[in-house]
Amino acid sequence: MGKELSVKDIAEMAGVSIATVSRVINQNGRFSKETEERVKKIIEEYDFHPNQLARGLRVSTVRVIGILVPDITNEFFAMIILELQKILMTYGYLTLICNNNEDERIENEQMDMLLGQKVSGIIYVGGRGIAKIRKGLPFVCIDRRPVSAGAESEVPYCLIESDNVKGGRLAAEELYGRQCRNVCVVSYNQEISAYKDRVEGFMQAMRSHGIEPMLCIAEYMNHYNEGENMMDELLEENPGLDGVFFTTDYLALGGLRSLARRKIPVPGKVKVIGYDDISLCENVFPALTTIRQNVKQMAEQAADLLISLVNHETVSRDAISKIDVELISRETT
Amino acid sequence: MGKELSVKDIAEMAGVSIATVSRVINQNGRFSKETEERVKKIIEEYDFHPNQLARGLRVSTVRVIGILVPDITNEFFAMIILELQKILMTYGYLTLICNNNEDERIENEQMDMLLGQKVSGIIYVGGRGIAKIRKGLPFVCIDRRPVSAGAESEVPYCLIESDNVKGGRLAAEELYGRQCRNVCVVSYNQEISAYKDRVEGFMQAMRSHGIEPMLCIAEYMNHYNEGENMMDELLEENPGLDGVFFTTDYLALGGLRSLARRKIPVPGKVKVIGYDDISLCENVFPALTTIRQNVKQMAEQAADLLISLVNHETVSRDAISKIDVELISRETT
DNA sequence: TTGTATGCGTTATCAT
DNA sequence: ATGATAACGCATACAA
Repeated sequence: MGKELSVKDIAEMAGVSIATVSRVINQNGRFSKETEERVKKIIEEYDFHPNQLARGLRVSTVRVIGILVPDITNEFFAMIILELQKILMTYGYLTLICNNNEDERIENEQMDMLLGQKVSGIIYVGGRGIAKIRKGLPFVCIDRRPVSAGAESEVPYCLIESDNVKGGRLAAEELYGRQCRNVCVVSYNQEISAYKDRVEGFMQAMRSHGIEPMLCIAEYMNHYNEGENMMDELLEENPGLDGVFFTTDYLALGGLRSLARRKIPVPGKVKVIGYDDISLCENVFPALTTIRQNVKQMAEQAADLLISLVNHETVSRDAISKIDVELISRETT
Repeated sequence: MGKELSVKDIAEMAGVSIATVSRVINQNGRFSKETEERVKKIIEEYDFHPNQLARGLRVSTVRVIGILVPDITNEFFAMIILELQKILMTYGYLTLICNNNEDERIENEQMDMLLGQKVSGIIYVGGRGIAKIRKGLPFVCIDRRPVSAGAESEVPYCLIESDNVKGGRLAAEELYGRQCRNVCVVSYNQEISAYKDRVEGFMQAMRSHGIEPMLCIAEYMNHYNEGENMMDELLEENPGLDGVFFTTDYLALGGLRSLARRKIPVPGKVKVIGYDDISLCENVFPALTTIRQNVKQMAEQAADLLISLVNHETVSRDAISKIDVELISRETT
């Protein structure tokens, strides 16, 4: 391995001081065009990469963003992370991705490690409770409104989320428009803001048409056989059922399996709508109608916001809007 | 935010020197039970976390493992990463996950950033070519045999992979055993070792039964509509087709959609087998028969191996075995 | 425009 | 068993 190169070595080879090298690397301070060229050439030639730890120690933060997420295996979260990483990379930041299966103990542990690494900021994707967020550390949430452990106002954070109420409404209108009159919502834990909002929007819209949907709550996220089981129960209890809105694609896919197994025509007899628009949706038969969340836009806003925070720019709350959603009409309605 | 705590502060409060604090934190050197207790208590009380950057600067590496992966959105890779992270976490390591869509430029860039961060080691999941691996940096590959840019022998690496030849063979035997005689394999880029091996195993086994399968190559990974398109073509060119082996579940799921759309009975008329056993498999109808890769074991071996490398333990090549695979028989065969 | 010198928070060596 | 101190590689205030 030999000795690793340092700015000192570069400085020597370029015949300048380390200060100058540092200046051209960070493009601040002043230096002549010629010295810049010379230094840059040497850096290039020797494939030198400044030690980020030393830099971080000096400036007390490092160009790394921590990302907390409940389940990377969930395609919706994976898509968000993918986009986040792309964008942050263009800003010159690496991402430290941490999984925690909604396990608060693990989450705290990861948060500690992140703090130990002196990350520049943290993005909290789909998180439920903010364990301990350090004041002053740039922090933005995506997808869910966390419930702070202490007093509500003590934990300020920025939130990027979809317009879930609208999503629910869109689903309701689609179902109603396609003549469904005996409908049901199946969702997850209603303490999670995203799901609560979707259900709320759906309920509101249906009620405005004089329909009172049934509400079923699944227990675990991402166990789509839950969708299948719920659908089974629903079908047996309510033979007249003609439409169901699942607040997650995974759930809906499970429901579809139940329907297919029973050879119940979709959308002929019952129509179904999912939420998220993961890649599976258009690759099952029949292809799943769903509410698409604008993942790209969510990630973009979150990343930009975080970087602004990192750079101590004042961020106007107006810049933070609810991201629009759209209905993707496919074969199940 | 105030001033961040440092060992110095802890030392003062505990009435000892910083050296002692460092010693109890790292549990090396000698110190009395009493001072240990006292220091630990203060650390606990003030929720102190040593600055990992300073530590990293000093010991010239940091407790972070870099993970390179082509597509985090692919559930198979996501599962591996999830497991890796779990295990590495128990060793006290964080993971720096980097996506690169098989884009060598991005990959190099990420590698540079990783090196700048002085990560302890790198795990390369599903990588194709090793751009520039530093000699001496612990490095292990999962899933695919990378093709080194330079001379083969110059780039030594450890590889953890499934027994893909066996997987292909299992698929062939299942199909043959269920009376398929007119079969086809659809795979991806045959320059990727994992896919090549699967096809090879399948071909061998089929040929041993006197059958010569057709081979179709899809262009992009994870675009499952490719599976659908291929299946469409296949069905039109070869009406007698009675079995197909897709070297990836995503592909197979697409194929299933084509079959369902055409109302061709599965497994009645044609049988299909996938590869990986992602969670979708048992949640579509009919549920997909597939070859399950032992993700947990792969991740475990890779992580253990890497940590051994990091700790400069001599690792016996015997410990590195091909991970066994198994056929999960469901409803498509 | 460029160089010198200090300090960031830690670990490790050498004393005591 | 414990303490003082140098060094890690960089950014920056200050000097030139």
